[in-house]
Amino acid sequence: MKLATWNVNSLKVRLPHLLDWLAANPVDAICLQETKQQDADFPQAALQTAGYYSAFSGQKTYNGVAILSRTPLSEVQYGIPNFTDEQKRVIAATINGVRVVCVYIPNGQSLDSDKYQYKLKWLAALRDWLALEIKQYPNLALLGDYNIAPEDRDVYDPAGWAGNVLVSEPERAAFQSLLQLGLRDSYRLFEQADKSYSWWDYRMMAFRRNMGLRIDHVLVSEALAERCIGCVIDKAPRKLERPSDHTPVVAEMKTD
DNA sequence: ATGGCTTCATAGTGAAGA
Repeated sequence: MKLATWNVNSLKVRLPHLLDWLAANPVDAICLQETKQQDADFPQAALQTAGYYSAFSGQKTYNGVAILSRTPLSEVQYGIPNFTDEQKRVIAATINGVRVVCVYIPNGQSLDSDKYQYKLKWLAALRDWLALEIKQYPNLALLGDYNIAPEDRDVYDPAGWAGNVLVSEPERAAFQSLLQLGLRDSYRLFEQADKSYSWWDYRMMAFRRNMGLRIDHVLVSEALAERCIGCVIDKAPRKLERPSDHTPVVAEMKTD
């Protein structure tokens, strides 16, 4: 079973890239972030034609998440239960016995911003909910754009980024608190090349110079980690014309 | 160097992303 995540930065603009990528990489399910589309505009028919069922939670202009799956999705959950949030950042569904949780974690903007406080509160609510969810669903995967680079090796210039949003100590502590639930960073279960990133700024030719961050992650529960046989970042779509600034991350699980 | 790029929005002195 292959599970993927991709912040597409506008599904409307990126739909051709997504369809091409799914044709070349027929994953079992993919989590999308920053669809930036109201539900009425979601390209359900085109994705169905490509072989994918979909569940989605969108809004105008900002945010928006979706899960696509080759098999039907059940027990679809929108948002974090008991956490009021206007912003569409969470959708979860059960796929072949695996609880798939798709998140677009807030960016935070800067450490002195209200958005940073919102990010930390949001992460605490996510952790509290997942603590319950993991008990109910031992096979759980948390995929998405975390907007957190967990360690300095996930940052192209750790000294330059020190103290900045995406790498600050409270954000990294929140990431660790997710691991403390029993989740594992599937990417780090395997040998990986140095300087591996999942996002590069559009400016300053950052991709060509590999000035990136690893902020898109696939975390897996212990039961899934035992079945996990690989995790890769696919840089190919970042090289296309008019790319998303993020690239897909794909984890593969052995089916017993 | 607070810009550099891209998106959606509106026609701004843009806003937000990361």
